[in-house]
Amino acid sequence: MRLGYPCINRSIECTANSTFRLASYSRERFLSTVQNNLECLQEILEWNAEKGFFFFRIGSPLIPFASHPVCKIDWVKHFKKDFRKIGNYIKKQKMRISMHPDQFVVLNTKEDRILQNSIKETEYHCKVLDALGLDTTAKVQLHIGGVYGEKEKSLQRFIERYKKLPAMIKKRLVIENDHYMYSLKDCLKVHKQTGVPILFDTFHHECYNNGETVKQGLIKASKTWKKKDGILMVDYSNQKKEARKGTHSEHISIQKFKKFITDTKKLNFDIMLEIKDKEKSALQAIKTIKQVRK
DNA sequence: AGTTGTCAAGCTAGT
DNA sequence: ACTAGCTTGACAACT
Repeated sequence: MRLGYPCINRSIECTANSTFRLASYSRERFLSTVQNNLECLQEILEWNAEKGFFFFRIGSPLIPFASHPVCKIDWVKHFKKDFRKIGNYIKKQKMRISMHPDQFVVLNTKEDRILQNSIKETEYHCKVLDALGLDTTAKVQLHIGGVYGEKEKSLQRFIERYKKLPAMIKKRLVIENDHYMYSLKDCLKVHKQTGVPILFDTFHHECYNNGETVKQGLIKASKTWKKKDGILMVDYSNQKKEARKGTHSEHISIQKFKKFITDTKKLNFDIMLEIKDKEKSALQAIKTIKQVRK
């Protein structure tokens, strides 16, 4: 079991998510930003290793505008050495990496323009993991997409779209249950017809499920991961009190977390902590894991 | 130097 | 009708 947090580390003065406005795009700006992001990524990973975090989600802005027509630079080639170096470090440390394209990526969209953009953007995420030289246990996670007032039809459209995706995406793509549109059960339906692994989000499952407990859901999801995919990835979060349903909490509730990992003690999976204060909560969580699991 | 509106891109439920 | 929320921040123009 590995533990991690997504995208940002607030403890160190370095971010791998620097970007800029499209209007100020230039070759120089692009290259210096990416250079900075890659250096910070390395720094964050080293910090993580020191603290005991061996799961990390790389933020989407790592290569700004990578899937936009404005970007004409072969960044994989240009930063080949840097990617290789970081990738080697990840492998040496036996770290797990994931990426999560943002909300604009909707594979089951009705519009061709959105579909094309979505494929390009997903492809970009996969290219980063390829450039790092990571195996197919490094994943790119997406939700099924929109409902458009006709859920079954929209779910089927995802399946059709999935089947036509290029192999470099298929080998990394996993789907995640969301908190109000597509539950674990819906994801399992897609899995049955496509073989796509299901990343299990415990918080989303609490918001929206079909009667399965978190543990039952987790077990079902874990069976969708084949050897080449690695062990199940889990997103873990808590509801923020007095906020609308689905809002992530500011801090982790260690009591709840302890209960969760105690309940699932016999199961093996990697946990991504989607808590607003990121590594702060993660540091507490890691202590808890050490107590419960040895 | 600090504050605030805005950023390439979508969709939904809550308010 | 509008907007918070999503994984969310960070940029850039303004005070």
